[in-house]
Amino acid sequence: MTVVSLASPRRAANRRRRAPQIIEAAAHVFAERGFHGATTQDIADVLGIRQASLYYYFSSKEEALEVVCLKGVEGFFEAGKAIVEGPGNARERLRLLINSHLSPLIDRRDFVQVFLNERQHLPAESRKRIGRWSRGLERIFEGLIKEGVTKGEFRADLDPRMAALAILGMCNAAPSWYRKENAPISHIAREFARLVIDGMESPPAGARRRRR
Amino acid sequence: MTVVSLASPRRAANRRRRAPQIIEAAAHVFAERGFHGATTQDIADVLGIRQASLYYYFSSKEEALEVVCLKGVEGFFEAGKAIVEGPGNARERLRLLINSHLSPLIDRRDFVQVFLNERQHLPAESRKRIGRWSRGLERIFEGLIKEGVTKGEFRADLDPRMAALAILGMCNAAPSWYRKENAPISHIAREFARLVIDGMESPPAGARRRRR
DNA sequence: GAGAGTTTCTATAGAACAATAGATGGAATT
DNA sequence: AATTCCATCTATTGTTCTATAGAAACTCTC
Repeated sequence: MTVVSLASPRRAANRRRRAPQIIEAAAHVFAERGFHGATTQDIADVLGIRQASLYYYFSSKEEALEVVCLKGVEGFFEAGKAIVEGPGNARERLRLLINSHLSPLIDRRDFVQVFLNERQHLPAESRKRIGRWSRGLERIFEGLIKEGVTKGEFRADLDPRMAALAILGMCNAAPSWYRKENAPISHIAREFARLVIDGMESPPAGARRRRR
Repeated sequence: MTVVSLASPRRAANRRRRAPQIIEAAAHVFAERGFHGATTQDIADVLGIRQASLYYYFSSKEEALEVVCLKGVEGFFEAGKAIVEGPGNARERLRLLINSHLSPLIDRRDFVQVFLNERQHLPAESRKRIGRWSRGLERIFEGLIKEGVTKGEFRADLDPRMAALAILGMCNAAPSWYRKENAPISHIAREFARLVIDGMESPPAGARRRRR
């Protein structure tokens, strides 16, 4: 019987350093070519290692996809929950929520984009797991909007579900164009929030501006 | 030298009948599994024919993708242009534009979804061609919004480009969820239009409702 | 119903790809 | 300096997939 030193500090330390690089390379390639369009060779090329060496870090291409997708959603849900449960009226919290939803697009673009576009190609098991996160996120938006309607901050005839899906849709499209447009994320977030809260229509001439 | 009767009426007629079915099957499979995730065998299975028989109708899988993508955008641009150049104030035309943009999602869902998600996998040449259509569509939205700002219908401090991208983003996300939600397209279109035009905020207590 | 022309089939070549097995070199530990 | 263990490498297997070639079946027209 071979004694394997599972607790070896070296092994853990090295993997901690290298594994994130492997996953980042995978995220980059998956984002660029799609899961099925990307080959493990492409990932290896980014890292400058051999294709077979990747299998020291993951046991299948699909497993790599799941890790990338998880890194693409994790944080969104919890950050959103914290904002919704925090202080401020519904309008203010929605602004924060939109901002917090757009922010990860700067430094974690590849991961987010892979989550958005490629999660459908996960095996049923992990797709379900990932789906829970994203449905949870939908409910965070919807819940906040419902609350705003109940408290009279938002129009009573608003369909909260549609509004939530609309906001998520416009935010989730941002990764695909925000590089070409060179608008800072803060500007995008501010415009988006005003768009859905105040609308585009210019206020009637005599309208008094409400305290914000 | 072989004489080929290119003008044969039968050949043209039969192809006209069958080719659209082939492309529709391709659209369906591409929409479901993605371009690289779909095999020509999958397409053949839908049609109940052999995989190799497909190559009578297209000379490569990529060519099939291009045809599907083209069917996914064609019409959008022209329909949009007609509305923008038509009668009505900017608000009314934007409502119509959103409605016309969402409508094809009912009967041409597969084509639209393939255009949205898979066009990136087209070879450079045709991707460029398709890209022109979609940039044209962006400009249609942006132009109409700019017009609304100029005429004082929309807020002067609105960023028309951001607004256009926001609206396109929320509309383009609809194909991915409108089946699960069972809201009729007309409802979705109405909610979306009100959301971006009037906003979510409930009007100040004493506000007079503007003519619509 | 013969013949021309169209559509689908069988068979297969050839390439690309994911994944496995076992070897190798080198760094850390003793 | 010897040993252990880790990260990467070489070599390869088996599969899957696109695309081609040529035969067969079907359909329409005359």
